[in-house]
Amino acid sequence: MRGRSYTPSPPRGGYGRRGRSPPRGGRYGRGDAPTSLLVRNLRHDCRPEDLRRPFGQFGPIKDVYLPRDYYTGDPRGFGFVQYVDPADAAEAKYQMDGQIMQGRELTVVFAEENRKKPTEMRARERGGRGRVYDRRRSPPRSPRYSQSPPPRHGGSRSRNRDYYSPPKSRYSRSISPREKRYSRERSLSRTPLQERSPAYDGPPRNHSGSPVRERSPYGSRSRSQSPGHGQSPVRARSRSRSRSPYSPEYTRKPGRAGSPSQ
DNA sequence: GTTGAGCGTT
Repeated sequence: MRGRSYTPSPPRGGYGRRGRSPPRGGRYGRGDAPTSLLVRNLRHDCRPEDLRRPFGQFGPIKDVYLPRDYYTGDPRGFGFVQYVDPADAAEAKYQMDGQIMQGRELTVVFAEENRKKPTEMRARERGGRGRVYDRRRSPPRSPRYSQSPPPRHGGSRSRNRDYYSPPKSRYSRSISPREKRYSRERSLSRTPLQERSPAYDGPPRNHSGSPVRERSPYGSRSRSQSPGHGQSPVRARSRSRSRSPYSPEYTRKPGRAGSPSQ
């Protein structure tokens, strides 16, 4: 409040990390310099590019990622910038820490933990640590998502591309009850006994049980969408799924017996 | 070859 825009929260010999010891002495002590920076206090409408540009001045950036809430899809206000060279990361941290971006003072620190994989996140939810939503009863899905889940993974993702999938409200394809039933019938017809995962209703998924696959927003591969046909990904999936991956005949060694002809 | 549901979000 002195009007002095000095470091609001000076690390003072290192972030306490909630009373925890400084950056794990074992993670990177000497040879393993951190290359990932955690940028805090980002605007919620900040995009990876917005970070890339200013941060790219210090060196080649390997990756930029802005995590967001899985359920609500809202940005969490921080992001990661990973450099190729740790020296660049250090420089960037030093230079960018405290910089004003879009009217907000950035806090740049070294990322401590390694990336968390989806599986880990899931495990974490179970543990009851962190933001665990009672999705069993009332998932706090944001109004943005009318009903479709955010699982958008799948598709060509470049390692060097900024990852940010703007919530698209296009997943929901409101299938007519009739169509739905039809679909189910087909399903039953093909697979009388559907083994569904019990006791695990992972993230919000499609009712068909198949994670909505979204292609890259850029790579709109020709999806063979025949006009006139009610393109229903469910149908396609169903068909695909119905095919038993293990065919007794196909399991045979594709050598000599490859000839279907007797 | 890896992971996009990444820790520090208010």
